[in-house]
Amino acid sequence: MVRAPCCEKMGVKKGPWTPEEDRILVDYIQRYGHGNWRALPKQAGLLRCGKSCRLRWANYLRPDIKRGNFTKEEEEMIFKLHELLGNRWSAIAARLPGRTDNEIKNVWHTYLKKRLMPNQTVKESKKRAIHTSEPKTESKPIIPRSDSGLATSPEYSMSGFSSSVADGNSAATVEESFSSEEFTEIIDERFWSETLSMDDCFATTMQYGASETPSGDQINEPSLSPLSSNSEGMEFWWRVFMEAGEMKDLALI
DNA sequence: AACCCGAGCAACCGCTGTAAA
DNA sequence: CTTTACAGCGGTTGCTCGGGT
Repeated sequence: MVRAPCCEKMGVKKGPWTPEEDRILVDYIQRYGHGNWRALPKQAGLLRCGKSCRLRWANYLRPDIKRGNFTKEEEEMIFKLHELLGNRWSAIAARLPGRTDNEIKNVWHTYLKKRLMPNQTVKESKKRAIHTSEPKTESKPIIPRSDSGLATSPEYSMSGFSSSVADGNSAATVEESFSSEEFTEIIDERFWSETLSMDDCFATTMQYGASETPSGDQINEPSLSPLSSNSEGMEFWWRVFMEAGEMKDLALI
């Protein structure tokens, strides 16, 4: 009707990419860009579907991709971000320059996740000899996703959030300051918005000093409300995150 | 040397939100 | 407003390779 039929399965190659295919794809994108993924393989002379081309480019061929092992700092960053964001790999990847969501997802499932398991094997520990904190059980994301229906799910209610910040002494006061519905709305508007980038958080931290926290008193300041203006709201969340996951470590990286 | 098993990772699948006609 | 394709995301699969027996 409106557009041409979706990518025909007939005659489309699948499986691992050959160096020649990689070269063709890179050459084409460098020359013409990738405005239309669906049309790209045909125009470039590749027997692949556009989706496959996009994935190959995004996960492997992009020039800004950082290859090689993850550094300890990157791994700690993933731990912190996963604690905050859950399995939102693209959001996590956005905070790790040069790393793809697929790569982070793979690393998480094959290795990092196991570090959270208390009964990890000696073999695994030896294989990846990276000093880390105490093993802890896998936690649910602090931030519920509004677009997946989880926001209204009981397991992603405020109880999950408050338990995550229970390490600090401000958990009770934070929980009392707004309802779960408000929390969901606030998170949607303030956190998931593009304005709440890690850079913003870093900037706020630099402004107030990362060494100030943890301090529950400051979260209770009237001016530091999740409902306040954008920058103040971000500051609020930043402080909550600091309490929840010692995010100040991230600011120092 | 041969086999087995598990880790690592590239790639695919299916779903969802959005844009276009 | 409806229909359909596109783009992106997260989950999963399956192949490869290295270490252990």
